[in-house]
Amino acid sequence: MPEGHVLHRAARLQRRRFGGQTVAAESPQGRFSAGADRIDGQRLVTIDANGKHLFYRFDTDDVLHVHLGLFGKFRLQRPPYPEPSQNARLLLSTATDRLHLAGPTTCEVLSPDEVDAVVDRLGPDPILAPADGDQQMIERLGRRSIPIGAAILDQKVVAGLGNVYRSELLFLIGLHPFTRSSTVPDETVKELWRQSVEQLKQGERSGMINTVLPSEVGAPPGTKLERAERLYAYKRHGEPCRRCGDLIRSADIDGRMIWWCPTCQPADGRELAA
DNA sequence: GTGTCATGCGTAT
DNA sequence: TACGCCTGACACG
Repeated sequence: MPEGHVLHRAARLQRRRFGGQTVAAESPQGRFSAGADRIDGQRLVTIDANGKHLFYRFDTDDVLHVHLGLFGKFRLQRPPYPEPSQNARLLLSTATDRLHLAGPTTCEVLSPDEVDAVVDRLGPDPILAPADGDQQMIERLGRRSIPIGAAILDQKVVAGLGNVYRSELLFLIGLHPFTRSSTVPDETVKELWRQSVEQLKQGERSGMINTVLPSEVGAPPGTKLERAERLYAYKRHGEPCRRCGDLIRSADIDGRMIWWCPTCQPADGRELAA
């Protein structure tokens, strides 16, 4: 269940094992047999991520495009390789490493032009951190009149945020999730971008989402926090805010829950209805 | 064993 | 706004 940091981390770890290698490809499940046949025996040049998308670039110019969706999972395996699960969409193997992919929303072979079309639909990726990322966000948010909590899940606004980061980032910048996107001050959007870059890069390094500072839960700096201590707002409905003690609230936006602290993220009365 | 839910997204209505 | 797709973990009996 991946947000952008997971995909960039996967790209980095997989690149280390498969970059420059000739790979064998098969689709035990059968749903990607034609694509697997196409890349089987080809040399995988590199792997890169943009938002929640992964691109495997072969020296034939074919590009394998993977999007995990809500359920997709990678497993990196070493010999002796276990029996692949029945639902494995794709196995990519060398003599020393195997990538096992199950449950992706997207697994397809694209041309470079088709890859460009996918990337063109994405907003700035905080891990790639383009210098004008904040300006792109300011422009894209200004055109929308929806709750900021909905806007930042839109991958055209910013690419890579998911349901955990949206609650956590809005908490970190003290912004109420139902604030109308077009009324968020530029300075606040810049702070949102800055925090997105910092938090997703940290998540990519650690492999987990941990927005809480150890000092705020009474632990020494550098402590690895327990799972239950790592977040300020996400899935904490009714629990006390780690900063002010007020009770965390939640609401549904377009079918997905969002959590916030009513004191740390105050309403000013102009919010859109929940 | 069964049912529910989840860090996502595209399409139809 | 609703539904479909994809899988695994966990709660419950």
